[in-house]
Amino acid sequence: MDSEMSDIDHFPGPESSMEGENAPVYCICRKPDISCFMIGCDNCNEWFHGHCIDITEKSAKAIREWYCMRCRDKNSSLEIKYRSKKNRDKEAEPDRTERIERSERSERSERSYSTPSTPDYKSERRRGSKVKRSVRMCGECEPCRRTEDCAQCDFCKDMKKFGGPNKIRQKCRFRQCEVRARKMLRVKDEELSMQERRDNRRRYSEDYDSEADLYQQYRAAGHKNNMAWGSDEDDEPPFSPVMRKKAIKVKHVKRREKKFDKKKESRRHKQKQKHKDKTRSNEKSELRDNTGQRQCLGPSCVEAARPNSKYCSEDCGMKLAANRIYEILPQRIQQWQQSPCIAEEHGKKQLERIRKEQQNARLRLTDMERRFHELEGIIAKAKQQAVQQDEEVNEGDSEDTDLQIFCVSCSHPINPKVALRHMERCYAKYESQTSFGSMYPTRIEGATRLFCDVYNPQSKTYCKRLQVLCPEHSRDPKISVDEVCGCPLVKNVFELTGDYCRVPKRKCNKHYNWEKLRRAEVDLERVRVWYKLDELFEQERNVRTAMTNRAGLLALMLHQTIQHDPLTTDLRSNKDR
DNA sequence: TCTTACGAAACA
DNA sequence: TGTTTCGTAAGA
Repeated sequence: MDSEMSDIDHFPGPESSMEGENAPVYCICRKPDISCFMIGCDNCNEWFHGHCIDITEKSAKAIREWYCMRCRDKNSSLEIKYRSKKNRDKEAEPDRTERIERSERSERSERSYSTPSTPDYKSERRRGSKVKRSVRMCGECEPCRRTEDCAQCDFCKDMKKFGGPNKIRQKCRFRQCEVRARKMLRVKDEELSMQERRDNRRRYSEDYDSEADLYQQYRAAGHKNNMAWGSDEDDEPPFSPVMRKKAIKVKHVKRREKKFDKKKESRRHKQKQKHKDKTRSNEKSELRDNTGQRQCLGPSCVEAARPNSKYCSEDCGMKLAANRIYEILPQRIQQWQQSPCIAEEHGKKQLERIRKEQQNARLRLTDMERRFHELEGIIAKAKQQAVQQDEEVNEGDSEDTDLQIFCVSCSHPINPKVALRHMERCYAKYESQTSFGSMYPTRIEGATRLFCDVYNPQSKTYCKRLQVLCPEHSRDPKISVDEVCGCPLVKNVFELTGDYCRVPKRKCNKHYNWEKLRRAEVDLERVRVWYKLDELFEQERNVRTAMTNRAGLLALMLHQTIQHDPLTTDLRSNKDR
């Protein structure tokens, strides 16, 4: 950089800076100020303050190539080139956009602070590079060109796609820019050795590409670059903290400015995508030999792979897969058997709980069936009772005829005497206006009279109301004149007296439809128990499936549990032995 | 000074 | 709407 600076030593102005004696200075004014709009010379790569050379940010947008006065004096063929008006908006080419971004200057400063690599920064402005350059990507180095994550470094392992917790949230170390990424984010030694180990196992790896080699390559390239950048730069001390702070501040400005340049960015993105595709195809072609063919990955196969395949035949692919299983599976099974599986223990406990609940539910169901038959017995007995005409009169007299209540369905005022009868009919009227069905008929073995289950061909559904309560598909039987009410009488609400209501059924308002309500009560409870049993069955199935799938071939091949603490390696065996 | 964790912008 | 990755605060 200093050498370059000396090239423009005819520019007037102070060489020293306010922030630090060694901070790089720019422009004809030789000041380190980078917080304003700047433009870079496409020949010497020097940066100039817009206000010093009388170019505004707006006017710079029209410039396609810009050369400083000194370069133009030296080489008369260098001319400032402008965009045609037509293309100006369309072609907001990334190169120039970046060139005029003041934030880039801040980046330059920051980079100079961390790594003395400014010349490369200049070279990164070469036209034709399609890799997107950003604050942390020069777009030129190997890591920047890399498109795939190594899946081995700590950053990759943190990623969700590799099953990580997504806590670190950093780009693959092998993709951290050699120039602009922070040093601590780049490849660590452990990662490198890991890659080498992986390298050794490459016969088992389908998508083998030597990460370590790549790393070496890019390290070598970086080193080469460093040499080319010149020792002047290497010796240049970093910026002062104040300068660094400033640089970071300006970088923030860039982020905000980016919003305005979204259009331009999308263009850059497209270019990046193109480059990605290009790089990918390049990477692929690297695996091929001189004739453009690559070797089949099948075990000890020397044939050429088929086009768009890694193998010469399906057989080779299967052989490799089988080899993998033979190689990996026994270890995995051994590992699996060595360490206790918490999930398996939980599963067993859950099964035990489910079985207990199922037992309870079955007991309850038996109880409900017993009650069902008991009720039918009571109803049959009640029907045999003889009618007593005088009781009807007594009952009628005891009611308070002035009192009025309101129907819960239609909200009309009704006489309490006929309230039950009215509300029952009202409910039936409204209920029969709607349907309540399912596509499937009920299939519960051993259960009698639960759901209505009448098929509706229009809606192609089966009615799912309780059979005894369905006003849509069943009508209350006609009551004959001599039929007795027969409701079992009680005292203190629950205590059975052993006696039955002997009022004629037609006239008994007190026990209107008592059989229906009692039956519904029992049936509803039976349905609940069946639901419970169904739910428990489903739970059991899920737990069993999970237990069966656990440690299956696929699971064992794909996942591995690593015991980090040797003391707790085999808890079960400690207990059992 | 380095590491970890996380909000949030950018991107797919 | 989910993923990637940047910047940065907080803690070691």
